Amino acid sequence: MKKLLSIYNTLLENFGPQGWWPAETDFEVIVGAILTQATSWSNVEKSISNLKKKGVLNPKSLHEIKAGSLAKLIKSSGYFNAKARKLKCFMDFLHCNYDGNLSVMLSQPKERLRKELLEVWGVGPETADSIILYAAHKPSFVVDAYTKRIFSRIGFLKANASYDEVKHFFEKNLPKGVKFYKEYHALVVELGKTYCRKKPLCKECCVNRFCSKQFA
DNA sequence: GGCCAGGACACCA
DNA sequence: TGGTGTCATGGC
Repeated sequence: MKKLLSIYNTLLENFGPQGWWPAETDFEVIVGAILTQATSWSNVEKSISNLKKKGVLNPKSLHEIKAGSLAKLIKSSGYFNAKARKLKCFMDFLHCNYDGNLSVMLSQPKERLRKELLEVWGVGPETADSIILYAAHKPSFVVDAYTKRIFSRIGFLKANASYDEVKHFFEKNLPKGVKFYKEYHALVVELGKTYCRKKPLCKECCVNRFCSKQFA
């Protein structure tokens, strides 16, 4: 669909390249993807910083650290007990299935990796796709709350569309590409943060001209 | 002081 | 299968 490409170009013109994911390593991407669940990135940054200072932002240390100690380090991310448990579940998965070798895990075929990640407690579809796209660098479009909210409001999607329906819609109507998917998702998030939280789309929002209906 | 954030899960009807 | 409650800190 040409409109999806036009929106991408509009967002790129307005916000510039986002260069996601903001992380130094693929492992950091995965930890960040879990920590940022329903949480603003600024809160996650503090947790990431704490983990780095403690020297535990690596597969071996994070596997060994106790959940209670981990929870204290990631307190700023909110839901810290639940997220500590999620991180520990992922680490158990990594060590049981790949002997702690992240490179081997990330080199698995995309479909297999996605299926395995979705079986890990605490990893849902958005987190799994974020890991596949930004850590494994394989083309898997990431759908988040902003994506659903914005594209349903401008009339491209049903308001109650499922995650997989939305994902399929984008992957079917956009050229496949890792760099392109990475940038598209990042730009949608930037648009969402700027113009489209839980309020209606502002009329100054740059995608308003693509709307099938008028917004106040 | 209230609202919201780059979700996921458990439980219930 | 869909709706609702829970997890919780920090910025505005």
